[in-house]
Amino acid sequence: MHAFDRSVRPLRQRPSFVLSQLGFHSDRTFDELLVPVGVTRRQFGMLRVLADADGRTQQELSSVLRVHRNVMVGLVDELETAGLVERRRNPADRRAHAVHLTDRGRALLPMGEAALDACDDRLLGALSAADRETLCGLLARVADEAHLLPSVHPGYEHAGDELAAEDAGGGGQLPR
Amino acid sequence: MHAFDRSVRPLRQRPSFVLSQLGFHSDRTFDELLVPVGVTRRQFGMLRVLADADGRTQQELSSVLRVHRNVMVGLVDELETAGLVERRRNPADRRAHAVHLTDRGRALLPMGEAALDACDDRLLGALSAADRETLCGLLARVADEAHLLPSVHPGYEHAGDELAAEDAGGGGQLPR
DNA sequence: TATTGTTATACTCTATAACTATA
DNA sequence: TATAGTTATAGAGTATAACAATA
Repeated sequence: MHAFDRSVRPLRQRPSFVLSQLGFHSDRTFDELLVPVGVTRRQFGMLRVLADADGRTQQELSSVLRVHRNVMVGLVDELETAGLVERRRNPADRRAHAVHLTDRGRALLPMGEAALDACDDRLLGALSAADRETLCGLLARVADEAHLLPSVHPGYEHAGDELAAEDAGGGGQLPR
Repeated sequence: MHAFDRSVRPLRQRPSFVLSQLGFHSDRTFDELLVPVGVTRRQFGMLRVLADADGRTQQELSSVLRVHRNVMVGLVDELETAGLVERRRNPADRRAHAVHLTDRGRALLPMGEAALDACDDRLLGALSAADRETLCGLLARVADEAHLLPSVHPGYEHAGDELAAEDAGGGGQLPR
């Protein structure tokens, strides 16, 4: 175990540090790739959830994305202003707003996925297909072990208040 | 290439996303482990640089850590208040402040390194030594390819102004 | 005139609480 | 009384510019 001797190891050999660097770099890269799409990372994450769960209330969306309901208000505001979602009244409970994707919002989804593809390619472009798959597998194992929800970004997560622990499976959110 | 088919791949299979998740998680974990040490991540990064470069001016430290000199003022203030560094006047150039580690500051370094060890262990605890080394190698390659400086965290980096591009090698900074 | 360090201002994000309208 | 959504306020963090002392 000579490569892992303790104490003064340079930071490039510290997985914690490199993960932190790469996480930040990944965010920045994806931000950049998302500019031509016209939404932010956070907004895209929200649209991605709605793709699988159209018509949920803001409260339910808060729960899935693990953000505070106060923040959800602003997020829906932004997307509604951009014409990507719309709020509809629920006749059964007129307090609740059902959030629906518009056609424009739905049309935007594949563009965002393409940006994600491009982001993965840009980050892992130097790796062979085999190395890439090895890396993905190891990252997924580490994320599992850390109990990170498969599609919720911890950067948006909100500790306090009312958040029903639940995982949306394939749908998800983007990040920070 | 069946595991990598495009379009609706869940986020857990998106390396960009998982890297972002894990980067955030790593930050949070290290923050936690650093609490008993009594410094923030950023402060520890600074102390780590000083370990290799005691007595540099604030301007030089700004350059190494790639933060703005205005921010460096506050960082040195914090550390000086905590008694971990001290500013000394340079007789040759009385504008410049040489920043020196105090004994207390130096004594704190191994505690921070131990926290880093613990952070790595907590994050990668589930992996075998071999898998761990494989992951570290792949992460380092990706970081190299992204032109991330081996010991500078991009979250602190400052775009504008005067920053002499330089790498401190073993010394470094922590982050965000 | 340029440079080192400092301070002040503004802007973004987020956290908390308080408010309204329904139930 | 509790809940869905909204609004307002305060606090961190950061970016920009302007400033005093020295070169």
